[in-house]
Amino acid sequence: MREPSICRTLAGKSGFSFGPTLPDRSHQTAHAGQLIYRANEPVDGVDVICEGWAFTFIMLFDGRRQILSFLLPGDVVSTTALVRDRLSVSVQALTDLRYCRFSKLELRSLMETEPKVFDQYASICVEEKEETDQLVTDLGRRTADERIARLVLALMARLGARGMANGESFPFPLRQRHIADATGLTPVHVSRVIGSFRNAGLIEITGRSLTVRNLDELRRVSSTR
Amino acid sequence: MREPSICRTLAGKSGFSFGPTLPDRSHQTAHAGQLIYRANEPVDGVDVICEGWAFTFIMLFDGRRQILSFLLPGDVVSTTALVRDRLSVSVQALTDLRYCRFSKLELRSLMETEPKVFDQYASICVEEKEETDQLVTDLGRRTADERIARLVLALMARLGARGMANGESFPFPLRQRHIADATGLTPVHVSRVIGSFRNAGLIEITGRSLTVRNLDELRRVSSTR
DNA sequence: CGGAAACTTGATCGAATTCAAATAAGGTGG
DNA sequence: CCACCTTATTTGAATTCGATCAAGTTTCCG
Repeated sequence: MREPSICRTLAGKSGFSFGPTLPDRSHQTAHAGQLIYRANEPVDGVDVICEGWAFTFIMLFDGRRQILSFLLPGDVVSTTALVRDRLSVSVQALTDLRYCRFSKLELRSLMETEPKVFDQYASICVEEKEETDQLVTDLGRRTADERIARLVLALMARLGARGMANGESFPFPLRQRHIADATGLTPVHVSRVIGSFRNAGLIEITGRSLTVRNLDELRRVSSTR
Repeated sequence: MREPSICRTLAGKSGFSFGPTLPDRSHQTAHAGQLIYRANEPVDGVDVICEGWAFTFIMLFDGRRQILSFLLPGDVVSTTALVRDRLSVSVQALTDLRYCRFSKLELRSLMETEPKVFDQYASICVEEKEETDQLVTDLGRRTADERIARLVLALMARLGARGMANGESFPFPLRQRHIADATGLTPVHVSRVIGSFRNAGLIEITGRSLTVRNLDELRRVSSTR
C-alpha cells in the first residue's frame, strides 16, 4: 500500500493531496492526549494528519491555554514548518492519531517542479490565515453563544466537505474543556451554553458524536451573515 | 527617483525590500480615514505601505468591528493577495498614506527567478500568522490590562525595529476607538485602562505620540514571558 | 464495580459593558 | 486667530455576561 494514500485521496477544500510523486513513507502514531509537538522545539518537516483529530494551542506561563485550531484528517499540522525550523505553537492529539511527515527539503523541491503543489500549499496557508482572522473576530467581538454555535457549524462544514459527516451528525471528540479553550470561555460556562442549546432543541451531544437538530436556528444564533 | 525606494531601504524583520530588480512605479495615496480596500472586492496585486499607518479589520453585519493588524511603513498590506483574487478583510488608512502596488504576476515571476524574494515573502507571511495566533491568545485568554499593555509594547517593538522610535517615544496615531477594536474592548473601558496606566506612571499619550515612562512595569503588567 | 474525570447546577462575584453626562481636543470657515 | 462645532476622552452609576466557588451527578474506563 502506498502512503500517504489517505492524504492523497482526501478531497475537500482543505484536504492536502500530493499526488503520486512522493515516495512511500511510513506513518507515525500517537495516542489521545499525547503532545505531538512542543512550542519552540526544532522541527524538520511538515506533518499531515491521516487519521484522527489533533489541535494546536498556545499555553501561557500561568497555565492559561488558547486552542488555535482543530486538525482533521487531511489537515497540515504546521504549514509554517516549511519555512521556520521551529513552531510557535504546541500540538496535541485529541484522539488516537496517525500522521505522516514530509521533510522540508523534499516538499520544497517538489513545489519547485510541480507548481500545482505550490498553489495547493499556498491555498492551504491562506485558508488557515483567513480562519484565524475569523477566530480573532469571534473572540474579540462575539458573545459566548455565537462563538460556540460558530465552532459547531465550522466543524460540521469542514467534516462535511471531507465526507465525514452523516447528514446532521458527525464525530465530536471534543471535551467541554476543549470548547472552552477554543472559544476563550470557562468549562462551566460552556456547559451552560451547551445545556441551553440542548434545551432549545438546537444540538445534541451523545457519546463522541454531535447531531444538529435545528440547523436554521443554530445558524441564527451564530449571527453569521 | 526610483520607487519603491522607501520600501527598498526599509530595514527590520518585517520590512519588505525587493531589491533593485523591479521597475520604477508611482505610488498611490490616501487620506486618513479613507477605506483603501473593501472586503470581498477583487484585487489584482499586493500593496506595500511606503508612508503612514493603516489597519485591517473585519466588520460584522451589525457594526461590530475587529481590527486584525496595524500596518506600518514597509508592511505588506495583503500578503494573501498573491494567491487570492479577493481579500476577506477590509483595509483603512489610519493616517495619510502613501503605498505602492505590485501586480500578482510580476511578483510571482520575480519569486521564481529570485529565491531570496520568495523566502522573504514567505517569512513575512509566517510572521503575520504568528502574530495573529498571538492575538487570538490575547483576546481569548488575557485581561484588558494585559491586552492593552501588549499592544503598546508590540507597536513599540515594531517601530523600534524600523528606526521609527526615539528611545521610549514613538508616533501613535491611534484613537482609543482603534485600541478598543483591536483589543476586543469598548472605548470607555480603554479610557479607564489608559487612565490607570497614566496614573501609575507607565505611559503618557500626548498629541499623536506615546511615551513609555516605566518599561519594566509595563512589561510586568503585560504578563508576557 | 470502583474510582477518576467530565458534566451539571446553584449561588455569588467581578471585569467589562452600558448608559449618561461633563469636559477636552481638534478642525474649519469666517 | 478666533468662534464654533464636531469628535474624543473622561468620569460616575448601574447593569450584565461570564467567571469563580462549591457541591452534586453522570459518564467513562480500567
